[in-house]
Amino acid sequence: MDRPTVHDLAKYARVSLATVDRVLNGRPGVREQTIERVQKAIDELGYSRDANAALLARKKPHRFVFLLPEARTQFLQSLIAAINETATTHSSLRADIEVVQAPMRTPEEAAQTMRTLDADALDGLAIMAPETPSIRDAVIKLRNNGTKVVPIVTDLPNAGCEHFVGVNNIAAGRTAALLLGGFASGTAGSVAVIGGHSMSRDFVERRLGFDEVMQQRFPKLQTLPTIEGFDDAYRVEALARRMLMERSDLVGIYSAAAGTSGLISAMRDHGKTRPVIVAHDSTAATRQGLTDDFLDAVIVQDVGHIARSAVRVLRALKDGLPITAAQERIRIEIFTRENLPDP
Amino acid sequence: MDRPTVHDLAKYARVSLATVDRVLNGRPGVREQTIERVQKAIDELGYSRDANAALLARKKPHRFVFLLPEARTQFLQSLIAAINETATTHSSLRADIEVVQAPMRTPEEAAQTMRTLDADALDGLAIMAPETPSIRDAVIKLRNNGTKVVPIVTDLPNAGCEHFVGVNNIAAGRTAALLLGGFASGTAGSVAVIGGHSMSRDFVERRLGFDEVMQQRFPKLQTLPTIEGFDDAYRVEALARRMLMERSDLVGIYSAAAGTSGLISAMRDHGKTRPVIVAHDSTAATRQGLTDDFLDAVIVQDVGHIARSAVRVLRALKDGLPITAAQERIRIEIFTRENLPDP
DNA sequence: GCACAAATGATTGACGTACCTCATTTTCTC
DNA sequence: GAGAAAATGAGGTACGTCAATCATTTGTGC
Repeated sequence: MDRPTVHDLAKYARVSLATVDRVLNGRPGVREQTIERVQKAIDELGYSRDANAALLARKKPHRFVFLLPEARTQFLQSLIAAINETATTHSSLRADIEVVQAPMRTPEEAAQTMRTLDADALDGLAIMAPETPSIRDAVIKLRNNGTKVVPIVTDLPNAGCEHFVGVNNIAAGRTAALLLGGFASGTAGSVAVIGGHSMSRDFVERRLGFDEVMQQRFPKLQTLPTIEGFDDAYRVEALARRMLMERSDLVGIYSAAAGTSGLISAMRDHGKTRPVIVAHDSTAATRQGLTDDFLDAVIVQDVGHIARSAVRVLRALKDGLPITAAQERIRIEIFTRENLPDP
Repeated sequence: MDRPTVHDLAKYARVSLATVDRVLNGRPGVREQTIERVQKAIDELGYSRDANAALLARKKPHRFVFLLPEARTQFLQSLIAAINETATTHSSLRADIEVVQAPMRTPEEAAQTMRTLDADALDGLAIMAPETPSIRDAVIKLRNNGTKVVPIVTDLPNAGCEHFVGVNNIAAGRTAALLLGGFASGTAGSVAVIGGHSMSRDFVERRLGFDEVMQQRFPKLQTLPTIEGFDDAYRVEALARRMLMERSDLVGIYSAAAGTSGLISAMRDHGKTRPVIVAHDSTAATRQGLTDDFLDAVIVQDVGHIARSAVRVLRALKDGLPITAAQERIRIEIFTRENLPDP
């Protein structure tokens, strides 16, 4: 009734331990036919590698890189902090974890950055990057080289990766609409949406979900075209000030990307009753914004969970371990003034 | 720079491996003074046991029991399913996990139930139980016997347990109020609260948080006294029907305990525009209720996370491993018609 | 059937801890 | 200070896998 071991596999497949090892670890020098025999044993005995023993026995630690855009948003900073924390507390995972921030504004920069990663020494890459052809191609190339790749935060659906570590941004946008529309209390008026870059996939998805629910459920509210803040607080602030001046019928603002601190600054000088505001990501600014009643709700993705999940998934992919889908699903949380957690 | 091992400890403390082992595993036959020497080495070298190696080397698996009340609510059933799933997929944790459902209505029953657990063979207990003196005493007794105890779902704050695995129910209640009040769109009227047992700690906490936000933020809404549904769908249905007849000013219902399926049944026959309804826990009934537009929002605690977290925490406590607080925090999720996840 | 390569077998030593036995030293008791 | 008891040391085996070496068998082309 115990878990089968490599010994059981060897016996069942009538090969030696060495051969089982060669098959399991993809080493060369085994006939196709023998591989199949071992594979059959694996399937029929229900063998799965003992992760603990494997970890113990491995000589070289895995080398994982987190590749992040160079922007200095607060979200990125907290994500980096979470990755570093994971790297230290999960030292038992025998993984060397490195954070690389690199320019990825233009496709050329991105491709250049990706080339600097030497694929041979790299076991896994967690990448947060816009979905451009050059990035996609670089990812595919890395994957062909044996490096496991996991998109984090923003998905790269066409790069063929096994798993994405991040929230469902369409659902996040829907939730934002629901909160914003609900809190706007049935009044008619217009709703502004502040985005980052128009090509940023996660923003596009949020907007998609947002519009869907706004149309279906809150037809009295008119959603305005996206204001592009380029994830820059100063720019967002300037745009927000102008908008507050120009539009008197504004009942809601959805800050769907970075730069919410700029929006809050603009609101501080805004005397009248403010519109309902829903924003993203837990940062010092958004938390303070909630406390000071400049924001109504913040939709949060737990950066700690993202970091831990990415490492777990990369390791599982590299070592051929199963992934517990439910555990790796990144959930969104809703923070309000009333339920801000302690830390 | 590598992690220190037991050998390093032995060298540093100038004792033998055997002594280090005795100290680490709490075996008898070591002078107080020597224990301190080893402890000092542990602290100064920053030693922490390699969880993987420990798991590998252990002969007997840990024996963990989940003790749950006997009630047959849908929440309990999904919790049990999640526990069983954890037990099978995490077989590498070498833990024998057993679910025991036992009557715990009265203090006598509860005490009786707790006595049936033989403490010697039990390494850890995850317990979901009301906070009665007899339960608390039984838990303390078990803990003195060396068994690690983790309250799950409902906390037992006076039993001295190191950790609680469950959501912050005050925050959950606050969130419920926020959603309900927000969606009620500024209309005045009364809000009903359906609870389980008045002594159930989690319900009391939810109610506390709920009232707090209702008073502060939605003064136009009048919160009615709790209706006790005793977690029984039929009872809830009957009570709900009567309430819907009697109160014409009802603008919201907060279903804060089990039995929401009864409430939904009552709503199905309720012709007029229905009040805003916020409920708890993802069950077939609540999911269907959302889809069919009988519920506006459901506050969900992920039973899978609870089960996994409880096992991880019990193991960490038993083996003297650190607990990653952020990872073990159980979050609440908000499901609405628009963002129901796939499964 | 020979030479040669490819495939497979046999075996071994880590990895860090648990757990056991037996010998030896230290400490306590009277 | 003798004897008993307690404390400590020394050492080994096991867990399941990785990773390597070297020996042996099998298959292939000629």
